[in-house]
Amino acid sequence: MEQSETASDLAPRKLVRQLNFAAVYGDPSHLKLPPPSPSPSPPPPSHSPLRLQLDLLPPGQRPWLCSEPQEQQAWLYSPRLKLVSPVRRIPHPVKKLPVKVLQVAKPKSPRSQPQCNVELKDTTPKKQKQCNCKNSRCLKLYCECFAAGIYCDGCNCVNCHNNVDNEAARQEAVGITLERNPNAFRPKIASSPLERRDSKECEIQVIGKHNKGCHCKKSGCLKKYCECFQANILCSENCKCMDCKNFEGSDERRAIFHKDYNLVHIKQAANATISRVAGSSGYGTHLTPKKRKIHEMFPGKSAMDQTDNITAQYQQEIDPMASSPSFLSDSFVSDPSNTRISASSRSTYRSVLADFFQPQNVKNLCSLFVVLSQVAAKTNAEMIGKVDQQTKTGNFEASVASSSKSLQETRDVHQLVCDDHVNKDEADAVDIANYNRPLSPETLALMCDEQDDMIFGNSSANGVACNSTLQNMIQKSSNSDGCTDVCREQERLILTKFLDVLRGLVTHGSIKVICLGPILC
DNA sequence: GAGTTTGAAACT
DNA sequence: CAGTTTCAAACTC
Repeated sequence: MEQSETASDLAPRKLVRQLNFAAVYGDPSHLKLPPPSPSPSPPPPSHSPLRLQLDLLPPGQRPWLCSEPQEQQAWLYSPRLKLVSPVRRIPHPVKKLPVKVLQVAKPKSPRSQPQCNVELKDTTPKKQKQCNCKNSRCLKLYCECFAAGIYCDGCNCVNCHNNVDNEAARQEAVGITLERNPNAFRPKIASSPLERRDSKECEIQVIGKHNKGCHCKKSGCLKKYCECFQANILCSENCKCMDCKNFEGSDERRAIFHKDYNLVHIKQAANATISRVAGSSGYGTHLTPKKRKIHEMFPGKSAMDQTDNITAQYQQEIDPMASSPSFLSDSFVSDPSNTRISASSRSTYRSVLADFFQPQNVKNLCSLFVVLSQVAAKTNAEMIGKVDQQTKTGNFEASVASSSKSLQETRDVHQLVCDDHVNKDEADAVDIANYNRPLSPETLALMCDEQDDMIFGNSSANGVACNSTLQNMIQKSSNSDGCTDVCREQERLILTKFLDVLRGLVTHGSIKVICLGPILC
């Protein structure tokens, strides 16, 4: 009875007897037979000779394969053979795929994909998930097994047709599904093999993007209803979700990974309070595409301002306590989109040197470069003067000796400056505005940056002014006699010092990594 | 374990 | 293509 009803009930208006996967997945002619591998071959096909064909397909073109290593069956949608055939998968006791691979390889069924912070740690192969379909006969994408391209096996489904006994009906259903959506059995998550491990969130996150995007409305994309969340990826611009909280930097998302629901509840309460005061519901239901570009996030702000914002938030990331006021302001805003904007621009990357290398260090370093440049310029100018004078008098040897002495003096100063680490007062004492001496463009650029920071601060307008000044100085520099020697000496000093600094950083970083181990939880 | 909620898939 | 219905998983109690 079931048999007769299935074909007719599910019969498409246009039956697809032979699925043209070449049209769907492109010309498979590029699929070459791989050279014989010296490594042990996978087990021979037990049911279908088509089994081998699976290995001819690149991973991206066999999304119907579920990677879970226990015995399973998988559809064989071979572009080459234009067939739709189930393949019973052979248990492979040796091959244990990492879970992250499972996530990538298993196409649909993000719902069965493990959540990073919980199941990812368990790399033990799990039993195939069992569906509980009642009305779909396991022949629609509602059925996880069908969607994953595997036979139902030991499921709790009712009136299941996703099995060998109902092969005809199943093939028709596959045809219907593919006709409706040629990509129905392709992975929903376009993920890369890379992963990011966030040391703060104890989180392994597959870098990927939902091809279609989710359309969540109420879950905030922070429940497994959301396919993105379930696949452990951030919502992307493909999503059309509302009130999304599954974005990088989301406090709610972080709280979930931390199992720290108190934070969320406290913030929600505070947010509600603020919303009431502000006369806002606090629950906007407008569409809020994620991962906006910066210029979309900060309308009306200059690029420099945006950079400042990001920089400030990055600094906040490094030292949250240093910006405690914004802790409230960036999270307890009445407009949820603002929350996203504020939080999503934050970087979650944290260098091992984050606590070691402070902004003040950079400032001091720049000051040091300025001092070195001026010292080199001054010394070189004196040296050139002496050389000219001595050359005129014909005392060549004295000229050479003087040059060597001046050079040594320059290096002594350099050493002195380096040893003293050039404190802030020293740097502030430098007359940075005095750029009459010829300087190399590179040095000028460095000095200009320093000037920008120390005198004007970072703003786009000042940046323009600086660029103008820089151009004038470069012109002066290139027009001045003796520029080459001065520039060379300045650059030598600066680069030498910079090299020392970098070496120190590398050493410190290496020590820290060795001491702390890999950046894990 | 029953009932509810949710969002993708299917349908109109 | 938008709106509605169906469906099964996720979730709550």
